[in-house]
Amino acid sequence: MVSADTKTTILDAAEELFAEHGFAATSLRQLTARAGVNLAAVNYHFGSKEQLAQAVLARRIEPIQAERQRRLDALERPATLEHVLRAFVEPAMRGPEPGAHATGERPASGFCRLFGRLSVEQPPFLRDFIARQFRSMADRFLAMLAEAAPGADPATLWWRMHFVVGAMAHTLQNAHVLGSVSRGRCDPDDHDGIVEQLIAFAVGGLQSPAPQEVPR
Amino acid sequence: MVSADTKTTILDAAEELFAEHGFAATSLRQLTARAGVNLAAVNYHFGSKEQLAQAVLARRIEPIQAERQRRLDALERPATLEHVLRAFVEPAMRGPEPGAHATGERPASGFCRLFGRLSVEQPPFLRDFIARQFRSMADRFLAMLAEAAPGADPATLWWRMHFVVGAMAHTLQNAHVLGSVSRGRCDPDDHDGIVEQLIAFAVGGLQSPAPQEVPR
DNA sequence: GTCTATATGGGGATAGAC
DNA sequence: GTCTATCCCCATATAGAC
Repeated sequence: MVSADTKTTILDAAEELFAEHGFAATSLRQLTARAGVNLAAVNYHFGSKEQLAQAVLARRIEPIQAERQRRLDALERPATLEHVLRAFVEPAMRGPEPGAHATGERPASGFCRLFGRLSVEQPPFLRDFIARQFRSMADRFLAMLAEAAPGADPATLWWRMHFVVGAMAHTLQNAHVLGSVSRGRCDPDDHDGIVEQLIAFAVGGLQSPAPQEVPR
Repeated sequence: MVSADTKTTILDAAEELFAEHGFAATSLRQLTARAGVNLAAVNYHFGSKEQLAQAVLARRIEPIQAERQRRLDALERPATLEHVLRAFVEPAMRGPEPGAHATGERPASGFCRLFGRLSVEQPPFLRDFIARQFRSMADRFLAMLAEAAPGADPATLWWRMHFVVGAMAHTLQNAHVLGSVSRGRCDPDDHDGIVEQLIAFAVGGLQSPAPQEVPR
């Protein structure tokens, strides 16, 4: 395929722009100009700007969730914390493994930022969509974490999983900032290295003793 | 004071709405309607919507940064990881300690979400402002972390501090979501408990062995 | 300082020719 | 499927009376 079809071209441009500027701050005029397609094409192909946003997300999230399911299915039991965390983090940060999926593409770099942004921005019309995607997965991960950390308090596990999501989302969106803030000591383009950093951090965080009750 | 002045009223409303919907998605009409002030008042008092956003941020961030400085100054040496992390996290999540600051107010609950959102949304015109605020503090924290974790690789410390920021920001903005996703096992309103959860997690993450080099 | 009224521009969406 | 032209609304910002 030398040139992608209009629909894909729009999705690619939307992914980049939503990631860069957010949903509300991106206009369809900008978007279609960058994509090199006509303004009316968005409404023709997707119906509305909101539906476009859902399509942008769905295209990337569905393979990630499928990959997570696959990885959980393949875990040796009892699961270890590190393996459970890898099953959660790697599909989002590296995209689905080559050869194991339908779309045939690894996520564009723009998608990393998009995913990070939408994890936190959560525009109202996407709340349900996101909640549905996440909820279907969260219980399963929680159960695996509980297996890997027997005796742990469920509330603590939920919080820690939440923290991992936050660390991951922030990294997906802002890794490049750390490159300059750290004066080059961190390389925002070393994706594999970043995954390893996050996994090591998350394993340590999950193994940490639970906070003690604070006496008053 | 029975009724706040217009400027403060606007700042309060802006804080809530920017936190809830983001900067781009909040209109001055909404904002002034909620504040019960005239539409033109924003431009009269702040000059523009962008300058209003800066004022909203500055009002909260400056006391937080001042409190962080104060806490770092007061640390016993050599510093422990937990104390350094508390000096970083608590001012942002609980506001400045009562009695130690000028504004006299603890952050409104809306501000927590705002702070979380802006940590990740980073509208272009706020980038510099945010970078300046953060950079002035980052080096000092890094040095204290290095003292508390002697021998640690600086890049690893930078990444881990970055992860803590992400976990904190995500929590400030989305703690309420976890309440429902966890089916009530996590209480998003127990602010002190959340801080303890985050500190315990962060200490564990920072103590974790650094990721090994991956042979190819 | 606060209001009304308005200037000016851009937004999403669509009708209808091709 | 793709285009042009346009509808209609809402945005920010300001002018000028009070």
